[in-house]
Amino acid sequence: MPTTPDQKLWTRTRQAVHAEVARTAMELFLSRGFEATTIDDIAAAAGISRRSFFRYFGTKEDIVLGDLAAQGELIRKELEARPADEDAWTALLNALRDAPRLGQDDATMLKISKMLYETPSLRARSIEKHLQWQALLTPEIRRRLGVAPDDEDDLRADAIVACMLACLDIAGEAWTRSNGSRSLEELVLSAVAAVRPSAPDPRRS
Amino acid sequence: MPTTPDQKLWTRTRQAVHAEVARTAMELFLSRGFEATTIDDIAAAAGISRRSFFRYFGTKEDIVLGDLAAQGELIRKELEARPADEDAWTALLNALRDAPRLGQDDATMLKISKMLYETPSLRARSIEKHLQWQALLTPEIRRRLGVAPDDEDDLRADAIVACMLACLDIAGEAWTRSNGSRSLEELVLSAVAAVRPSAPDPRRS
DNA sequence: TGACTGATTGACACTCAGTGCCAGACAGGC
DNA sequence: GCCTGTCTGGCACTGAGTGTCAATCAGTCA
Repeated sequence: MPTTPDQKLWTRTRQAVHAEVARTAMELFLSRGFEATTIDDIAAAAGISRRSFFRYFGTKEDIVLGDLAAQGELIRKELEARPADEDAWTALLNALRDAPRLGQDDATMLKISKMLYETPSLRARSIEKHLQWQALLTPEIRRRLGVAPDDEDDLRADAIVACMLACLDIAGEAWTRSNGSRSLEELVLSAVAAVRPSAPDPRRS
Repeated sequence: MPTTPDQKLWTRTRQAVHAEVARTAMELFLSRGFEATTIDDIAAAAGISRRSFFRYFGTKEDIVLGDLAAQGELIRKELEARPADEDAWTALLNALRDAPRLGQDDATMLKISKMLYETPSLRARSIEKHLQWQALLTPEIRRRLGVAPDDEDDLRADAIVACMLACLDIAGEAWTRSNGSRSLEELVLSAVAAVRPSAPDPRRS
């Protein structure tokens, strides 16, 4: 019956509780707001003790943003798998486009996204996660550009990754402002087009 | 005797106390670390009550980053004053270069900078400030590009400003890693060069 | 000089996030 | 049945940040 076959019972129950707490908490957040929901509320609703909550989530923000860390890893994997003849920008764009999405359907994502832009502490944490993505993706872009991993003087890879993520960010913000009516991918492309050096023979794939 | 001529005594003492508390707090931060310094420590060292501290600074982070908000306004002013025939990138670069610096000498700035990159809560707040800069500078770049201020569809200005600030950020990080040995301006230029679309006849001024 | 106004102050109590510690419950291997 | 390692709830604690209130003090007007 278990989705993930034979694992220690501990591991399975732990994952189940984790998911259940996250689900309960997100319901509370979306109904009464992130800041108005206390950890005690969540723990009570999920039927665990306050102390145990902190054994599953380091902070309240992690409930909302926990997936982002994993998502970064998925993007890195996707980026590594891009063909070697794609330039840095194209590879990044394709990796972002093709990386499997974690999380909910679009309608829920929009609600979460709105909450994120309205809540300073969430916004701050989400940008911290973007910094983690940057640290994750930069080595791969360095490799692609033929820059040594420890070359402190060459900022080209860092700049490209940072700008790509900045474009992703403003595109996400625009997507949220448009209530999800516009295509995120097109928004990202239009943002990148404004800064990307005249594309050197881009592959259309 | 007062530096700022005739103002209400209240205003003058308030500014004096503000500056004194900030100075005292920065000393504590630099000697024993940001997180290891509590608000009670600061209040005690500055000779005011804990409650009064929060009447001068909303958060502990504001002591370190309070200047950044004002700095953003200075950059915006500088940007507005750039000649109309400079393209967006050049105008931004020159505004960042010429805006008057608030804050300490380079050695202290380096210490603060190191502390900033080592302390997650400070890092998060500083990026929030960068977002404020972005909101501040984008309208001016929109104007320069001839984009209507309320045009939600055109992300070009947003993208350029966001990428410029991203470049400033990674340059600042590289500057800090190099212990201030490299020129921040050159680092910014080299980062921007990696992403800026082939400069349309850049003015060298 | 004295009364009034308004901003500032310290003290106290409070909420909430997050951590350390400890004793008990419980699954799994022997 | 015993031992081991993990998870759990409860309790106490720190530290940030807020609301409230009475006392203080600069500035003003009479």
